[in-house]
Amino acid sequence: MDKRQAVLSGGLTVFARDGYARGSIDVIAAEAQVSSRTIYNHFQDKAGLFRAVIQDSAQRVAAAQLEIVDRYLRKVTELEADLIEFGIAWRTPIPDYAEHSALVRQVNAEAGHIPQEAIDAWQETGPLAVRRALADRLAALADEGLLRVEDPMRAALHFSLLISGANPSYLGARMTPEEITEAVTTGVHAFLHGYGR
Amino acid sequence: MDKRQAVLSGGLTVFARDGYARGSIDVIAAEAQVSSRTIYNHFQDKAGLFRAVIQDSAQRVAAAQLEIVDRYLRKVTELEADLIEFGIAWRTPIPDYAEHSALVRQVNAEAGHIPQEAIDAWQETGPLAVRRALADRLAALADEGLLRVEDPMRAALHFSLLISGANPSYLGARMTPEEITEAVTTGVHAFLHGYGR
DNA sequence: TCGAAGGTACAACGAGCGTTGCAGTTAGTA
DNA sequence: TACTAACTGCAACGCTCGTTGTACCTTCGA
Repeated sequence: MDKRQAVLSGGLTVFARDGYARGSIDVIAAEAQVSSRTIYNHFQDKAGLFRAVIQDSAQRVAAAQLEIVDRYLRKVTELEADLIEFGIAWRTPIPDYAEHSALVRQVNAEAGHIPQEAIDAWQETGPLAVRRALADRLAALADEGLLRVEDPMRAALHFSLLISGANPSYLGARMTPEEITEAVTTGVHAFLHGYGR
Repeated sequence: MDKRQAVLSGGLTVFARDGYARGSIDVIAAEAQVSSRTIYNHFQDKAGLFRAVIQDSAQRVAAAQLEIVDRYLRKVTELEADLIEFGIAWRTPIPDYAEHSALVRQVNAEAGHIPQEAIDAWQETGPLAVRRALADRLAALADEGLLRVEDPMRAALHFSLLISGANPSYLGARMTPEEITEAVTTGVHAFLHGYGR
């Protein structure tokens, strides 16, 4: 019934799959089961719709991830095991997650054609908010003497790279739970102990 | 004088900046100072040109990076310092490097619209070849007792993520040498020692 | 000097797309 | 029931683009 939400959801599907240039308003309208004219009643133009879609997607995924950070890292008893559990929850696809990360790739590619302010806003509500929350938790763990952290934001970046960058994002990137577990386990191990000596 | 090379180079510039869908044959022709008809004399169609462009770019950058791996990691005396020097060389932009990595982002985004065989071939001549070379060197360092490496390919992936993923690839990603040095230093430190205890 | 290979300029086609206007239809509300 | 706000289907516009055909030109070796 809420056409606006349907358009945002259809836009997510189409833009994530086809990108901005390829993704057409008519296809989005069909996907959302909405007249293409309705899209223009809710959004100024294609660029405005795109901005709304990436903002909406970033907002929803960030909220889910913030909740995971809070749930798994509020109280840590067994450091490595808890980090692994957290990493698995982090990486295990929430619904929409595949579409969201495909959309992130589109934004990365399209960055030169998106107004800087829109990118900044997107960064702020999405990746940066999440990274800040993670940095907070890592800093807290450092205060408890469990970690050695000089720059919490950098540590958060390194952590998320190690546990989630470990797949070749090409193709659907559908990993089995076993693959996720293994990637996260080795990632957490590298984060904690490194490869030295 | 070699029109084919000019087309490949112009295609790199345009596809890296505008992506596949936005990048137009006429613009590429203008960029390469070539008639658009000439493009069709050398390449079957737009898709074929794109495949040739990404393959060419991957090949040239991979060659440069293989050389860097060989030059900096053939003989390692001071582990951490040498890894940092290597990382800085690795990250310091070769000419074309900015365009190349923009193109990589385009490929990542466009993956669903590129035939799988083309992606596989690209992976093979580009990222995989480089990662294999790096894995070889890391394994050698492990044999010398300088590193603790169970899975060399994974270690190579982690290393490259830590030293080169450390920037927000949005915008031109023009980092100053100081920023590169700092990102690489902290990345190498994380790779060697981790954040544990 | 001739001839061939490759390059160019130009025009044309057909298709897809963003966007708008308009007239008609639905659904919910006073 | 009557009104209003939102939605739809449809047609149309102007524009861009991939692709091809064709006739002409340049260069260079035989």
